[in-house]
Amino acid sequence: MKWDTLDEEPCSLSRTVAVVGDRWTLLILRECFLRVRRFEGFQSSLQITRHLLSERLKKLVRFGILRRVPYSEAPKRYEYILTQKGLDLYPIIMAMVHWGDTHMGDERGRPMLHEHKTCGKLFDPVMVCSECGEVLHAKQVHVHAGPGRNEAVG
Amino acid sequence: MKWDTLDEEPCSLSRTVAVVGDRWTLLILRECFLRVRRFEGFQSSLQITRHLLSERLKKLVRFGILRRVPYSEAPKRYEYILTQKGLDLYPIIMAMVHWGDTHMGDERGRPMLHEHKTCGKLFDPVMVCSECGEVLHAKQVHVHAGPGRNEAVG
DNA sequence: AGGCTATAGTTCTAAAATAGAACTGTCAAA
DNA sequence: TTTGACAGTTCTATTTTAGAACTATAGCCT
Repeated sequence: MKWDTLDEEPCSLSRTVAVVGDRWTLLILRECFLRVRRFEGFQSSLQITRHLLSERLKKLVRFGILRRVPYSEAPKRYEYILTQKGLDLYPIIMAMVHWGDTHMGDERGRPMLHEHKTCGKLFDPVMVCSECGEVLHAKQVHVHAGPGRNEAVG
Repeated sequence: MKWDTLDEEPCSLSRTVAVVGDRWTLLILRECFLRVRRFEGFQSSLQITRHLLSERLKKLVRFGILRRVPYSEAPKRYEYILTQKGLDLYPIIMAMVHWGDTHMGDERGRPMLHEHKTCGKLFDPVMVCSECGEVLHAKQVHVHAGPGRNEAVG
């Protein structure tokens, strides 16, 4: 498995890792969900080098996660907005935040709390089965090869 | 924000990224969930270099994601087993697989299908609110600083 | 006009991480 | 005694990332 062709692997995890699985990308996306849109905004809140930020933004645009939208004509300036494909990354981010809350916390308590506007309560994200609605656990899931698989694995 | 102290940031996403956010780690964990336990097993299915595999397994053991358990006394041999902390990474992996299924697919269809043993059906993972059970969307969530936060962000 | 600031990058060198291959050590089986 | 399986370690070369300085456009102030 090669890193530069990871997005062509017959594995949806590999393909996702090809997009968000490198240094900084997930942190940039966190800022996007916190309504940051501009180069200087990302750079100052993340302390990422300008060079790498530029590379990562290009990559996210190339993969259709962000759109580069002009907000000033002279001088020409752009901001970066999440597409629907980008918004759909939200469950990944939330799953990671929840794991961090649960397993990487310290005595000071959670860094962030999440309020569900729909019900008005502070919540945790929970992953359930689309068919029966039960909470998912690794040991209750059986994996089958699907049509897009060309070799038998696991 | 520095990469070698990312696990000390007052942000649960950063802390999770510190553990699973580097090259190969999530793919190694995928193999763990597919019941791979041994060095040669990881190496042959991932084509990762032996050096890096060794590093990553050490790191996962250090963070308490995997346990290194002897399975042979002479010669001394070990296998790597997911701890509860490791098993709890399942929603992250599933969220990534689902996003890949949705947004990175090709004409051949899904590489893998998932069956929920509890209800017997093929399913997708869905992220819901722990309080009201509704499906979560980024725009319906409001973020507050929690007690573990020492600066105002977002 | 001349200089300051803001924004969004690009370009350079040095340091760190990763790739790729070969090597080590233990033991069992042929 | 030789071969093979397993679980690593060690080495050099390449790629990525860090860190800092530099470029370019334009508004605003004096």
